[in-house]
Amino acid sequence: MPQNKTIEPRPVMGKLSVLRKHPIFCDLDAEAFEQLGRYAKSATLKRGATIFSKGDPGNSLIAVVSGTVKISISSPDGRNAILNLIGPGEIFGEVAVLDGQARTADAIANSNCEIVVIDRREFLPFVKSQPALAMKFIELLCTRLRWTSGQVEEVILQDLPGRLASALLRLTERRKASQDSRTIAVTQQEISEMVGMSRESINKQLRAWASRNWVRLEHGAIVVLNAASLQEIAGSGAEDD
Amino acid sequence: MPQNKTIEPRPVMGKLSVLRKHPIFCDLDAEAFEQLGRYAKSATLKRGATIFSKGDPGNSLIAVVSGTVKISISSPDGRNAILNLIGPGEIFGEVAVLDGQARTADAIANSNCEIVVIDRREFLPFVKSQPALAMKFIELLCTRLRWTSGQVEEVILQDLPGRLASALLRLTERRKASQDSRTIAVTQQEISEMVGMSRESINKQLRAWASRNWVRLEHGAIVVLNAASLQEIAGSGAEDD
DNA sequence: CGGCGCGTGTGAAGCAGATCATACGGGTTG
DNA sequence: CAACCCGTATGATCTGCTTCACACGCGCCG
Repeated sequence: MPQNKTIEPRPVMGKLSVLRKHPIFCDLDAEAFEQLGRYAKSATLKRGATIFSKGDPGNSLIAVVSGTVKISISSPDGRNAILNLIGPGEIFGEVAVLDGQARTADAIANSNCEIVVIDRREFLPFVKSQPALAMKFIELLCTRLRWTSGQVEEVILQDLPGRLASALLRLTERRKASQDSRTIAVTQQEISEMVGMSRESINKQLRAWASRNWVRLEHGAIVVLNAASLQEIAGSGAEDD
Repeated sequence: MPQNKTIEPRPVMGKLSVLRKHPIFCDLDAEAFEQLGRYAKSATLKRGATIFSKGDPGNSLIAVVSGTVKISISSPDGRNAILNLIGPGEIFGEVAVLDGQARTADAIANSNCEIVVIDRREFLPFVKSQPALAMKFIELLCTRLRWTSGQVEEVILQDLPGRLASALLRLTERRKASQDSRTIAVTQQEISEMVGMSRESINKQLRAWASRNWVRLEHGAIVVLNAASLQEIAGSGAEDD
């Protein structure tokens, strides 16, 4: 990794390696991938920057190089819900790109971010020219659909402890690939918006678990110590404190 | 439409016309469609019959010819949630067929049904041989994803009146294609499971609206009289009775 | 280094919706 | 036609979660 204080020698190349590793693109042959690279533009964002908003035309597919992006929606009365957090190496915004409809949620940089943007107009013909790629997208969409269905299930059937446990487990799962598993760098406020319950309630539940050593609370982070117990609570309408 | 009391002269043919009209298959050329027809088997189900259960391997894509199918999940403690109702001319079960994973929900005949079943083993190679078909499935999956995301949004951000209004509007929307719009043939119990709230609460809200002539309640059905007002309540955290 | 903003921690009070109990009509089935 | 089941209707109570109100520690920045 070269420094990025100076002007980068290979502006997009380094960032494309992230794309290269993504399940969607990893099987592309070198030539096709190079073509893809020509469509890509990179950008740097400050925390809080809006990438797109609900209702915008969906003109681009975005890949996260570093940092995390928050996919969320907000209601007129100020409440808002986090649907997903997108980390390095992941992509988002594919639905609007693929079907040409408006975006269904907001995307906001949750930390300083580097992203790679691929324009729909160039990308869509590219996908059609690569049948294998279409199948990959089908798989991606299926995965998303399973995830989202799971959320509906959770929100409708489970109570606060169940939902919170599920959310924590999902977040650790996600980070499994990276180095320090079990430590989740999110604020309680963020978790409350992911789970759809008030920050205070989340805090109380977390403290209850902390006193049992199921989790440890740090400033701006949560460490899962006893995943098994959480699993049990997440799995069913189980008994709890 | 011939009678179906006697043995049908063309067992699958008549039912395939339903497939033929579906957006996914309508653009297939005659030859390909005929091939598809050879993969299809039809079946008749009694109300309450299980088509598949959560966790089953996803071996088939199903199209509904007549009747409606309920896609639902249930928690160990007896509560259950209806994720979707599939009516005549619609298909379901595509996620498990496309990605080969287990089913994420149960499918149960909500009335006596005729269905057409297409086996994954034959269907998947067929899809791969028809690039246009893959794109159609991408569109279908995108639509599903938008729908499901909308559900998450609704469940997290809206209260009972909002969710109920949204559900009613969605159901009338769905029936727009068929003859008698505005009359929704569902029990209040079913609606409560779609919305994720208790039957009693649903009933009270519906009666409140009935007294304003926004809806009319019949036995096993609800008639939407004032869609505009419901739209307003569904659209935002609006005021209400 | 003192202030200010953000993330956290806690209790009191209020409320939306769940649960419980009970009743009634209509349709079907022995 | 009587018994029963299902769907609807409605009030009383109960409760999980929200809201509000406030306090504390930490890190950042003028």
